[in-house]
Amino acid sequence: MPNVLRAVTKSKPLKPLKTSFFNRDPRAVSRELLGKVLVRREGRKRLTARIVEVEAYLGEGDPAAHSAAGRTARNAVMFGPPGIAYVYFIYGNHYCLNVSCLPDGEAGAVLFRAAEPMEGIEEMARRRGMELQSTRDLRNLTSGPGRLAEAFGITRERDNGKDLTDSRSDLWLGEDGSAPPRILTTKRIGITKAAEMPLRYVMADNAFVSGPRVRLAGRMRG
DNA sequence: TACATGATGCCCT
DNA sequence: GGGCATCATGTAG
Repeated sequence: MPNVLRAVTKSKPLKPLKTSFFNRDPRAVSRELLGKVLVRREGRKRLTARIVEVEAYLGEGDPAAHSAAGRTARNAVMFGPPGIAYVYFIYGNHYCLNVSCLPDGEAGAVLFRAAEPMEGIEEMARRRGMELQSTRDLRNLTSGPGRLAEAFGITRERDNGKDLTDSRSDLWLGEDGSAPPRILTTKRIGITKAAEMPLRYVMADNAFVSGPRVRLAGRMRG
């Protein structure tokens, strides 16, 4: 095992989140998702990572949300029942993973932006086409929505519409009883509409949050 | 470290 | 045909 992996957090037993967890305002779901664990089962291998950064997308009233202009084939999951994976393809290169929120018929979602790798790190590195040589490489595995999706092998074709509360599935969300983290909020990243709304939620003092450290510190104020 | 830019494909107008 | 919830790479400092 490479030295880099020695300091990685060990996983505890995981309990799947319930559908009711997601049947709420995306802002409430966002706060509580920080510290929870994303699980990918790949045959006998398991990939896990602790969620450290998310963004809330509020539905039809939120100009930055895909659901802003109403229901289409692409965004249908956002309008469906809560706890379902909404995966979309962006910039010709990247997939992004979201989970639907609010009751069936109401649009809303949380975007997963970054996570702290726990189990299956060498598999994640393989999928990302990286060699793990430093803790910096470890950080680059899953710090950013496109990176996170690539490390977990998430695609629209494979995962869009999956129930993330079903631990028998190969993609789900669990909790391991860790203490609730301290949370900071900032503006959302990479959008132009409704850009001022503080709907990005990050775990304070966590090295696996996306983006440059300095810029991040700047955004924390206000 | 920081900024600018090209790659790339799908959805929606 | 425009725009996009991104990333990797290059260059300057």
